[in-house]
Amino acid sequence: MQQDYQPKNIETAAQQYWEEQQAFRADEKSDKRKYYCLSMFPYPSGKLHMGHVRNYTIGDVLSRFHRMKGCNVMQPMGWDAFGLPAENAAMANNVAPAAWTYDNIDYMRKQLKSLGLGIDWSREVTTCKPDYYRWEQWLFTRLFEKGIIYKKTATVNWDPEDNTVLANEQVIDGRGWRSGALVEKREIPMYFFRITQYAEQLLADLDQLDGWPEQVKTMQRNWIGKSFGVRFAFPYTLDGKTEKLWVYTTRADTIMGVTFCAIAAEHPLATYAAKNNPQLAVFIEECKRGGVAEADIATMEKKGMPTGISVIHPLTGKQVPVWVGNYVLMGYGEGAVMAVPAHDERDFGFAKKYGLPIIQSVQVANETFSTDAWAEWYAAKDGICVNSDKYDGLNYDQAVDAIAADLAAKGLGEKKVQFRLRDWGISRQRYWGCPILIINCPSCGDVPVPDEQLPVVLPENVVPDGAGSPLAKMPEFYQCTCPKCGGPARRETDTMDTFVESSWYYARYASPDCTTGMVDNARAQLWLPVDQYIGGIEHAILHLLYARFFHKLMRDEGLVQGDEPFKNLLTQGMVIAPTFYRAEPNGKKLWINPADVDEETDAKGRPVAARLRADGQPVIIGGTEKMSKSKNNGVDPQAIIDQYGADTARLFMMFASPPDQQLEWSDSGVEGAFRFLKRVWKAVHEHVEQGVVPAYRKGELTTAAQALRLQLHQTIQKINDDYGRRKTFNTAIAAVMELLNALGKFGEQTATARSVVQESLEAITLLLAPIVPHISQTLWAELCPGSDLLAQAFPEADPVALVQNEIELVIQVNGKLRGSLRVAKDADKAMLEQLALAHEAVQKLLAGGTAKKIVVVPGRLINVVV
RNA sequence: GCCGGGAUGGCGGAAUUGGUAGACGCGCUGGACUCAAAAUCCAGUGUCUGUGAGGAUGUGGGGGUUCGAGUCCCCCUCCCGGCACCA
Repeated sequence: MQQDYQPKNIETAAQQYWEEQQAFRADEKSDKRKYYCLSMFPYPSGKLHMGHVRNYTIGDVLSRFHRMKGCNVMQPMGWDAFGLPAENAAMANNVAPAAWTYDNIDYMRKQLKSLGLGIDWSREVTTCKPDYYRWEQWLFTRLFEKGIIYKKTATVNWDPEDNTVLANEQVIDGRGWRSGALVEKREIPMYFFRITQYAEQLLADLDQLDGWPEQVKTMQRNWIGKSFGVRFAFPYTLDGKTEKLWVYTTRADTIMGVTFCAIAAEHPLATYAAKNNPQLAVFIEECKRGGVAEADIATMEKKGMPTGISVIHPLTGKQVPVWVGNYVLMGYGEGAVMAVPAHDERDFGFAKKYGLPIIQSVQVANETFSTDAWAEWYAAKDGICVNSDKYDGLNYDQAVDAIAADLAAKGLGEKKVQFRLRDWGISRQRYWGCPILIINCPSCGDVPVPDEQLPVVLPENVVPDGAGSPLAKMPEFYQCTCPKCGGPARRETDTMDTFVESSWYYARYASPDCTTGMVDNARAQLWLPVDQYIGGIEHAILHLLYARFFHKLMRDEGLVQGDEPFKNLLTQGMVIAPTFYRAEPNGKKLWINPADVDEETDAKGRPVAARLRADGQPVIIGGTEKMSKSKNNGVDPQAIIDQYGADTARLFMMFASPPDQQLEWSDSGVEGAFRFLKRVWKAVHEHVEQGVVPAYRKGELTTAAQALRLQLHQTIQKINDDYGRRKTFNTAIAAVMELLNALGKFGEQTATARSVVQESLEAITLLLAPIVPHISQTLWAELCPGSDLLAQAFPEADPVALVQNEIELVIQVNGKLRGSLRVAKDADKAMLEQLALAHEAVQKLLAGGTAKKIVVVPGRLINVVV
């Protein structure tokens, strides 16, 4: 056996061996329990980043563990290959998005393979290839015919200089990122998925997801936002015609406190009022400035202007002025809201600012209302109505019932369940995406492309220039004939949101080569649902909600079974790293990569200064933040793999923190991981050099050997729980480290002792195998010549080794640790109380008095209260 | 702004069901080996106090429940994720 641990050689050899053996090919004829382990597929941005390494290592650890537990594992991989970065790269480097994407995929596939992931590469999918997206197009036409897809206008960010729609991330401080022009809101026609039709199911089925983190389910519930309220109208007369201004509220009990209404700038009533009101017209134009991101709208200064129009309060008959408010958005709800300044904080601020009346209509016991300042209780639902005529004295439920009934009697409203969730707009005015399957015919309207013309292939030799959609400039793409009437027609040049591709890839993996349908039903039934899904917490709402929605769409098309796609979900935290910078004369910060910096610490190890290695001059230490290009604090995983090997990179990633928390990058932590692997190697080497022996089965053991076996089997038990239930790999690794430390202190050399050492080293190798598969593969072959680790089962604890006759109990006085006792495992309570009272430290603190109470927690402690 | 998380030694983290706070690793200090260094090995390492045994104190801040709180409840601060066209 090699004396030194040389990761490069053993990793290459192990990877070659796995490939020859086709070790990770998912078996569709197996009678073992299936385990479909899926990590979110990467966007092929160029090269792997640490977040990928973390994500895929977690998935691989779970895959390999379940494989060793006897499962038929399927772990696929693919590419979320459409998207904006390819267009940006295309513009920057004058290269076609397709070529750029395919190059990146080739490079990143090589990188993934060098990580030693147990992936079934025969199932690889690439979403930008026609053999993938043609089925998305096929589903699109089905959904269009069903009415699940429809067209309406929606508001987008418009860059007036580049004449293009901007993504929210391309709007920086209200300006276009390339042109610097002030961004405007613009209404354009778009196709939508009617996801709201599934809102009730998406909400209710969350209860099926026992294997999902509670926080993710909570976020989805809040996002869907089911509310019980009242939709009602304020009538008004305009040009002799009676119209209705509809609003929705969850606080109908405060309806008698309405002092004005606020409408969106795009509301027809606002447009009407602006016709003869130039000031208002200017204000409406001003409201159109800025982007559409909700965070910006919610944090901007609330502004308004009266329209001069009044509507009639449906219950009091009083005049209610209508204002245009920049915080009211068209298309969300009714584009109009009733305003009750006394009981809504936003309305309160607005009323104070513009001197509008504030009328209290709800009172909470023992509180005093004042219009001077807002108080939390004003918005509470546990008060009773006041200043509300016939509704005075009613509580929330009673008031809502009575008011809804009165509105209904007048034909002006009714109770309504509403969702915060909005329909999913999927049209993108971009090139690098899946073409939308519609032909716009001047006489037939929107006609879906017939099946026999699928796929509509996106031309791959195009380089976009950032000004509008390239497809709209390509007659060879958009010129076509109407499938219905045969007349000349124009193909839709918008492409689909890339969230669409990532909403069904998990199902395609079951039968990636299927040429007859989106999925092969039988194979989909074999593999779905995904047993374990792993991905970043940043996908907790959108991606996961869309994928759940798609599963239901496909279920309703008869393509898949079951209501939900992902049985268990693990949301991984981000990878963060320190930042360093220098202030440049123009005030900008020049960010410096951590790899180029040397840190200096004081005597206690606190960082005090840092210097750029290249020039030896100081740099400023910034915060520890998410690895990103903009802060230049990314650490290239390839450099770590090249220097220490994939096993060290994997081990460090799993050891540094539990998977669902942030992971802080640390060079010295990587060295520590490498050091541990060297220690494992050395321990096996020393043992093997003296000859391998059969692992311990039976025989008389010394106390020390017995203790070692106890710890060994406790560790095996713990790690089964850590990998299986808890999914905390950091604690599993720590337990193996402790075991190795104990093994190092165990000096016995008898034949029996050596068989216990053999047993321990075999177990350590198997316990670590899911995390560091290459070194484990090699060490196993040394420990058990002629045997293959791939065929080994995961260790199970030996109940005999776990038996303990004596245990240690902690003695507390008033909850404070004062000593400990070794007692027989089955000592009874009276006996334990007696022993505790007799304890020296307890005697001292009792000082001759008696104990008030004695708490005995079996197996743990005795607390004497004095 | 709204929704969801988080905060424990010098650092990453452990404490799984309210029961020994700081496992394990990093860093640091001392020692062994070495001509020397690296590597490796051994020992120590929350803070304050004490010669010592020990004592006090300690989980972002403030309050509460409990025999007992890092863990449960209330209030606050700061940090992170998401907010519908980044993926």
